[in-house]
Amino acid sequence: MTEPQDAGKFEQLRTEKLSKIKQLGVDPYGHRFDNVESADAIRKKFDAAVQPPQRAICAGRIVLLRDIGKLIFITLRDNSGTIQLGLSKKLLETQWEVIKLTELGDIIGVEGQLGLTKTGELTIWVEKYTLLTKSVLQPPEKFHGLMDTELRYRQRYVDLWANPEVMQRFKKRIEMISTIRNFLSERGFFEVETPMMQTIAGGAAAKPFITHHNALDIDLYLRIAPELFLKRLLVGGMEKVFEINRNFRNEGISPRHNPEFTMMEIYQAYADYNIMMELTELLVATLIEKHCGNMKIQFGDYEIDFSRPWKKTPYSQLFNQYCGCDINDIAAVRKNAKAAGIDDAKMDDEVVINKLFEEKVEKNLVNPTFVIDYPGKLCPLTKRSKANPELAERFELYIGTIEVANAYTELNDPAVQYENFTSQVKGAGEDEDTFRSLDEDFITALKYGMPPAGGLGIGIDRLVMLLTGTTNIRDVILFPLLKPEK
RNA sequence: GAGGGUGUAGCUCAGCUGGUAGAGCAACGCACUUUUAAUGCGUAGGUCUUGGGUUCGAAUCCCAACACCCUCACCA
Repeated sequence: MTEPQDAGKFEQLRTEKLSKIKQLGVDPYGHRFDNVESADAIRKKFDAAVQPPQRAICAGRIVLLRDIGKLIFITLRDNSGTIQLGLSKKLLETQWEVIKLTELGDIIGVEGQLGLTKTGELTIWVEKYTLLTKSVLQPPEKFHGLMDTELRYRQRYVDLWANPEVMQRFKKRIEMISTIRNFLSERGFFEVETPMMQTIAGGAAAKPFITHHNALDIDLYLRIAPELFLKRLLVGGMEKVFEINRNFRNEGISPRHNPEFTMMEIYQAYADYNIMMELTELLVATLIEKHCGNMKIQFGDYEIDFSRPWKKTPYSQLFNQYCGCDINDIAAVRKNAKAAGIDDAKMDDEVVINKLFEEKVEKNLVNPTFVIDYPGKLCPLTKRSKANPELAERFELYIGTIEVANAYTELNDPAVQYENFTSQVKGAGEDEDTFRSLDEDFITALKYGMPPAGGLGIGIDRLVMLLTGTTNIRDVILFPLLKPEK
């Protein structure tokens, strides 16, 4: 940002005004301002019939200013919306000099009578005027707001007040997360916090960030998933737990990927993936009901219909339907994979199958679809199906072609888990960047005994994207990661 | 990491096949006590992202760097 010594011309002009305000004995950076009512609350309480006229106290930022000489109209924005102020020289004679020095972007507090203008606009006819904060930088253009994507992300503090729809979207995110917490709390789930800094980054196959603890002189990993710690809590006797917090993955950035993202994981003892499916559907339906008001949401080119019940389709059925071959006919699968441009030479059968699935099937899953019963070998932390041991009791929920939730009946056999881990660790050579290691203490925990359980993970950012019709993850994260300037 | 696009005044944007920089808003000055993106008149505002090159001449053409956006890859 511009430093005071080489301040831009606009900043200089504003700073001069600031000095004049000081010379008039007014503090341009005010103090506490009590009994503030929100613009929205003032609108709601207003009744033109009441005599004497109602009064109101309001504070906020000046976003529009119409100076008509001895009368100034200001549009003031606070967290709830906007309200018009009328400042007349007659009512504010003693403060008029200071008032004439305030401008767009300043933060002020006012008190006065409520009334309507002759065009019917609710207006606070200001009698007491308090400058709360002088702004010494030019605000963005009043009509278009701040459009430059880079500036919007780098200076979100401007984006938030210059573009009301941005504030609206983030408020929606905040409210949705609050609804999720209440929903789970009502059902007896404990919210817990598990380590973000881990000595072994487990619970997923992803590239971690590495950091260093000086006093202990050890490397630590920022977590890629909380899963293994939450399951330790099941061992400890917490039967229903969840965590909403950040995961970190040292991978590519895209409209659907930010290096740090908010993950929710839920674990319920004595449950299975069917129970997690019901929970997922009910939770998302609750969010839509409370915050969207319509079961149909436009997301990019898709119109998503969230009407219940949602489809539940086995993985193999979708595979056969869209991949042009039977999932069990490996020769045909490999042939179709090659045709789709997948280099299958070094891959196991299951990996080829999954690549082809991602390539051919995902783009068809627009309305909410639970893809159920995954090939067992793709799921090292999942319990196999009783009916068919080749399959894992796992589902992924797809909405608008993107994966929103991943859940399974948790594997609680320490011997099988150990075997899955060791074969996974062996495969590490194929992709050296991807972190795989054996969490021995987790195996120890399983040996003490973890109750059978259902587990569920939901990417909160992506869920918010879908429910707010936002196609770029950066528009639902307040401060997305950008490269530093220069 | 690969490919494509963008970068011009504080902000939002024009600027044609190369001829020396434009508008609206904001700012500054004047007028105005019921405006709604207030209005009218006037003024000022630029290392055209950065660095090279081609050319008599570059915002414009070429090369490179930087940042952002999009697509793909890794992944959620």
